Amino acid sequence: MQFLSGKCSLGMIISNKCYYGLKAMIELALREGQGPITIGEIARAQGIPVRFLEAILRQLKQAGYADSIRGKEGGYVIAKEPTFVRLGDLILFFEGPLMAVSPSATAHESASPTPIPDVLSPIWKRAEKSLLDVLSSYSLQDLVEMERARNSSEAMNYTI
Amino acid sequence: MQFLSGKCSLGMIISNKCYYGLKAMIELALREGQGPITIGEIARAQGIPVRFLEAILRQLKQAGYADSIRGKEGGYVIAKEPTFVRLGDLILFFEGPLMAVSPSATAHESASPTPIPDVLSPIWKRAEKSLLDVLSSYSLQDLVEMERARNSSEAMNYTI
DNA sequence: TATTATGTCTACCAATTTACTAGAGATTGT
DNA sequence: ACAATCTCTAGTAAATTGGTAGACATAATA
Repeated sequence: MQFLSGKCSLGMIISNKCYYGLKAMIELALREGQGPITIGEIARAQGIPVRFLEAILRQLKQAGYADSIRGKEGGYVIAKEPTFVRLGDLILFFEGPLMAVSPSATAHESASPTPIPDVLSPIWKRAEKSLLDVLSSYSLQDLVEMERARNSSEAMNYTI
Repeated sequence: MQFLSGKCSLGMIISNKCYYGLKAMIELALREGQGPITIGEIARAQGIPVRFLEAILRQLKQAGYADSIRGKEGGYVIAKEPTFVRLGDLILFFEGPLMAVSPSATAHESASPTPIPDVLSPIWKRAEKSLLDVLSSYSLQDLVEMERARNSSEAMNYTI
């Protein structure tokens, strides 16, 4: 077994892609107003494989979270105000509907005529809502401020 | 794209295995006190592939949720009072830790000396707790009662 | 206009996980 | 002895994850 590397052989784990995407958005938000930032810079700053990040940023652009400037001196910029970007929305974008219910097996010989009126469905919905409520209580701006606080306290440790 | 068949190409979805496992536990709880129930019966009642269910029940036995009686007239029985089995525990058992944080990439040339003191980690923890709080607010007994209510209301529709 | 630094697109690939299936064996009631 | 059951070890096809490779498009600037 590999120690928490990648997926750790368990279900329901946020994918690396989503994680990289969030970190890229944080980086873009951190540098808002500083002109286009290249894929390479973002990759270096956040420790993301550059060719993988390329595809992730393209998706973020298509979804309207980022804009790109092509050609020399080009790069990516954030497309929305960080205050209005909710963490829950970003995760939903990368991961799709959280906690979807698997279809009740169709090879069902028993009587049930209405398809999938499962006792678990409403519970799933409640759980997903609760999850998204927590995640959406944070904006990208919140994350940026946390990141700034972390960086400055880290710098403190060095000067001591 | 296949319409919600299996995984629907999206992340963070409860696996079929977990879903089957929950349905099997519901079936065992429904028939508590009626003697051993064979894998085949459970599979038929809940629409689960029998050889797959076999492995799932073995896991449930190892975890102490079910007991088995071998040989002829054998089968499975529930091993705990349904009132004391929490939905959150069962899901945790099948899926492992929900919402684990991927490791921040190790190929990090930048300064960060403390490993993975990520701004996202505390948020993940809060989200997971909120999720488990909802899931663990239901016991297996609750599910059984919902299932019974559903079945009887279904029967009603037929007699009308 | 040539160069060069950038983003864009399509395709491909290896490792892992999921969702099973197969077959042989062990156990127990009759 | 027989038959019905659980048990164990493999194996496996399809999907997903986590990338990589290479060719191309675009734009600044010299």
